[in-house]
Amino acid sequence: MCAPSRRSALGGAAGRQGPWNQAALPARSASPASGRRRRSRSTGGVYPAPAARERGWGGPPGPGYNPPTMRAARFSQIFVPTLKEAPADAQVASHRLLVRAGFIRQLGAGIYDYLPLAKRTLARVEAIVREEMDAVGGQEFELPALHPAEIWKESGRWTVMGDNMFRLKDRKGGDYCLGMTHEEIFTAIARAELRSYRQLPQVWYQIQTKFRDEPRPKSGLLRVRQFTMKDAYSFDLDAAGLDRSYEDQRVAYERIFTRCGLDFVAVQAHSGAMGGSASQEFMVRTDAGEDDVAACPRCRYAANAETARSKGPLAPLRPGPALDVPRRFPTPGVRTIEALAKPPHGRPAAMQLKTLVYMGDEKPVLAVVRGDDELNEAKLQTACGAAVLRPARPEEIRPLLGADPGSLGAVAFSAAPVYVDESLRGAAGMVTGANQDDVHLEGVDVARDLLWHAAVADLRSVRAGEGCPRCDGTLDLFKALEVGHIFKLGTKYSESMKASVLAADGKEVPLVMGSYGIGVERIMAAAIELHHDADGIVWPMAIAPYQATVLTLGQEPELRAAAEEVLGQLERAGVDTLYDDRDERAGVKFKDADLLGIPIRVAVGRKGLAGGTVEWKRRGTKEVQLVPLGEVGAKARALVEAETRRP
RNA sequence: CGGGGAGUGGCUCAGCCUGGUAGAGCACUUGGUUCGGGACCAAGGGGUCGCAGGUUCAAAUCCUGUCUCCCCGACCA
Repeated sequence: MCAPSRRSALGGAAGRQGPWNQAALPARSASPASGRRRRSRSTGGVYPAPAARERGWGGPPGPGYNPPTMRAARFSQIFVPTLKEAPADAQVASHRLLVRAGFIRQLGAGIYDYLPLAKRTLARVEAIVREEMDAVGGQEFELPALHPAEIWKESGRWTVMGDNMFRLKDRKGGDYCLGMTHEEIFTAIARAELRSYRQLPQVWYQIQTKFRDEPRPKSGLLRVRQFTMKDAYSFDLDAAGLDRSYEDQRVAYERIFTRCGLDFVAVQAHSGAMGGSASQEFMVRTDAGEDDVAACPRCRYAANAETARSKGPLAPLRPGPALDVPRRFPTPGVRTIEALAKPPHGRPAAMQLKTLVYMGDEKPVLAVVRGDDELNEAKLQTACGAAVLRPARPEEIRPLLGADPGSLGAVAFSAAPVYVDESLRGAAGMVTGANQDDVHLEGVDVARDLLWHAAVADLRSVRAGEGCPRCDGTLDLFKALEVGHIFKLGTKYSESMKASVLAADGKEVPLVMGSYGIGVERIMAAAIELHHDADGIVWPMAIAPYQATVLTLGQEPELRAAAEEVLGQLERAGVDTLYDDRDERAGVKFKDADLLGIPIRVAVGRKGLAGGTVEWKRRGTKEVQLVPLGEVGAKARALVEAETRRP
């Protein structure tokens, strides 16, 4: 931040004595002809700058970088490779615009170069994250990305992570991996160093590069194989402590996303490979996202579709006649629910039981849902407790059940665990496969024929329009992008890795842990998905690479001089500024300014200058205001302060 | 992994079917005219046509293999 003494230099007086003053011109400018293609030099005098800064480099942001930097960057000198056309393979807005505006370039599938503009925005996001982590007592670490296999084997995740983990060998043949997340590593530190309940709680975090061998990288920065994550871990003595740490993080997350200009919802989530009892995801509503969220507009209920519940299917069950015992009937050639619903069979989907076979940790499990419902794999995974779940292959199904998919059923089948959706609890008169090709059963009574060996669980996917499980509202379903995820891990890792402390009563107890992640690049990309228009990005002030941009509309010396005056004011006001000093036509500068999305645009042109004004425009609005030259600094300062203030 | 598509100057693409001189627009360089919403004229520079084999007198083009990237389905910040 700028020094208080310099801030106080702000004010009306400064504006009237700048180098835009006519008398100063001849001495301060090169002749138009020779100055045309020359790098603009600082006019010196009023605001001398170190030589390095004069070349226009704002200075590299990095660890400890604390924007805003002083001294405007010069567009003619900095590396901002903008493009008129987007690469053909960019599908989503954030990807297109990040490439076009010169923020990123692709190195490989799901691997991106972050160019200087991106680095500036990412540094701002990180600064906000850091501030909010520190505010809840977080302590920053930086741990290795390269991990020996042993530590992942201890927790069991060397296997669980499967192909998602990048693995490599060292020269001696030892197994290593690139870190996907750091529960194991932080837990190892806690295990080695934490001895007493008196040292708790601890909240540790880092902002660090993660590697995940995503099966399908896509959508620019939304789904990549190398990315920056803020990951935090809390260590408490007991569940109550974890509740407090978790709540601290939840509040910090809300502040972080709000400050970064994101509209988001916190939703109930599926814990997946992370394990643990409870978790919430922070979701940004956008069609570029890959998650489905069910939310009730009436109450605050919101959940990832993987866990969302509802009052149940909208269409009522349509039972057929009840029978004392299921009866076989021939269904030649019938392989699908639809085929069985049509003549000559005419068993509507809502009368059928759909039976699916999965492999949970390579052991078969059966799931039964209503014919017109969809199985939610995440729910099945929760129900059966498997670490890895996949659909069974036909060649695995036939030996087990004696039929191919299309005629499968769970009646009297107990060779593998069977889970039945709870909506079917009282269903009778149902139709299902007979585990013999071309034969089905009718008159199936779920309670009588299935539940003696099967378990009831929530398995079906909710649909838009179904009743909210908490109130009388109806559920909305929309696409969303996950930008953060917080987990109550409990003792999963501390037990497997034996990380414990002595409690007040002298007993050894495992640490109770939480883990909390934020995708830094995803925040940047999500902000663009939310804030852009046909012309380019519309950055929220708090994470814009520059807060203001100054354009000269022409090469006249008086325009340059006036621009220098404005830049001086902005510098003294602590506003991070990009000066478009290029010898380009006005249209080019306007287009680039719109594309880059810098919040404040100050255009210095002949027209305005004749009246002692410059043109002030907020990116994302239409209105252009004429502002007296001397007031730009104060006006920008006020806006920047208002829009970057901590809530 | 399954299915679909694409690799030709920095970017967007044509040429391939029907083998014979590698093209356009944008970008870049030089000169000139322009100059308030991606200017115009002229002259230039820049491409092992992803890679490797094969067929042929001759391959960007046909054949085989391979690599890479993108999109659609199963995972996650």
